[in-house]
Amino acid sequence: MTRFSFTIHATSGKARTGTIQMRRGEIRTPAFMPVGTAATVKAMKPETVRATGADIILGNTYHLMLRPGAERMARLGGLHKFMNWPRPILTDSGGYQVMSLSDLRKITEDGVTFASHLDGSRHMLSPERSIEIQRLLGSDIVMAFDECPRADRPRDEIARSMEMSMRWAQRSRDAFDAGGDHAEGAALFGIQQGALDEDLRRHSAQVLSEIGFDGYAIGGLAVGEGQEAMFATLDFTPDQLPADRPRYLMGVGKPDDLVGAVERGVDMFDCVLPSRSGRNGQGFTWRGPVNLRNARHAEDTGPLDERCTCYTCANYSRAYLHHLHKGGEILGAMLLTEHNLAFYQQLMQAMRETIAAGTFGEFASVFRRDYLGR
RNA sequence: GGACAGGUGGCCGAGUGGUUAAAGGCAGCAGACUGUAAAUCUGCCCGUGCAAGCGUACGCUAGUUCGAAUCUAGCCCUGUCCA
Repeated sequence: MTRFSFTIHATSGKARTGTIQMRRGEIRTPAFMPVGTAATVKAMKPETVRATGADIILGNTYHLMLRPGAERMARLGGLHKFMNWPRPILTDSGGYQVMSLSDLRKITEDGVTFASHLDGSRHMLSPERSIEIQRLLGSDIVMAFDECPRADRPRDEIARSMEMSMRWAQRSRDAFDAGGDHAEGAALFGIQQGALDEDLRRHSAQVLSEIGFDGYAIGGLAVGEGQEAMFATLDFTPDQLPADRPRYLMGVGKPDDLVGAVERGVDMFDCVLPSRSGRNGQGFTWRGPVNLRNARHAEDTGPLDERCTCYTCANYSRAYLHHLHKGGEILGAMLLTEHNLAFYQQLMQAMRETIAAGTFGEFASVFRRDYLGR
């Protein structure tokens, strides 16, 4: 059994490139992880996701416990077998749903009670139950159960929420360790909170470091604070976390967010944006985002992105993508999601290569010039 | 030829005297989306104008009325049925 390990190969400023070794395969960092909430990266076959260059994908505790159910998933042989993705899977703990489904839940020290968004039935997530569900799913990277508050909450509320998330982090650690053979080869990540506040973030990082995790996530960002505030926070948060462990910025982001975060020392990302945008008509290119529904693409025979090496760009015109998205055709969602995921992976690959080559700073400035048009 | 039913903004379709530049849907034109309640959501959508406003508008024409998409008459057109 390959134990979880993280090796840094090269650095450029604060940016790092390395490899995470795991029982189901390796993860090249900086890494982008496509989101497969409900045991599917929407509109994609697993082999297509892999073909875009993904080493690892996400699954979601909350959504999978409701459907098909954690115990059923275990009886079916686990998430990897169920969805035909043999490589590493990171499972979010359900902490994000504490925020996104805020109208449907109640928080106590013990945990969170949800009214299912599907049928109203009541379900409970605690650190212990979240870890148990992630074990039943067969997760490779298990996330501690946390509360992800919106950035615009008052500081005292952020502080209290963070303190509770830290107590939950300890309970997550204990529950994970008590899981016995599951701990063989699987990893547990803690999640730092504290919103935009440097002191709260430092305290959170210290607590997590003392507990000890295989990797450290930065939570509670990209929740409405804006890129400038997020970058200002990322100017100090990665440095507060152990340097020899992967740093994972949860839920981020846009291509320019990724470049800016890697510059500040982040190693891992996940985001629904490339897949959701693929369904909603937005394509990402080296020259910025493009809305394929716009009339100006109706007779554009060129590819979505001239530099992109993906299947979609190799075979289809902007005019065709425009046509498919205007008509609500399923293939439009498939082709554009595939492109977006491939574009994100090409961006990560370019960052890994230029960090290794010592030219990352130049890459980042050229990227911003082209992508942001300035 | 006759009997019914009907003609509303690009399309479908509400509206049967004033609060109607006219519901709603579609199409169209833009925008948003960040650990997925999202193949979703938001805005605009007669012309002109920054706006107040002005000008046009509910098949056509003529009426009734303080006021008509809404009532009356004639005409034109469409659908269904009968000859």
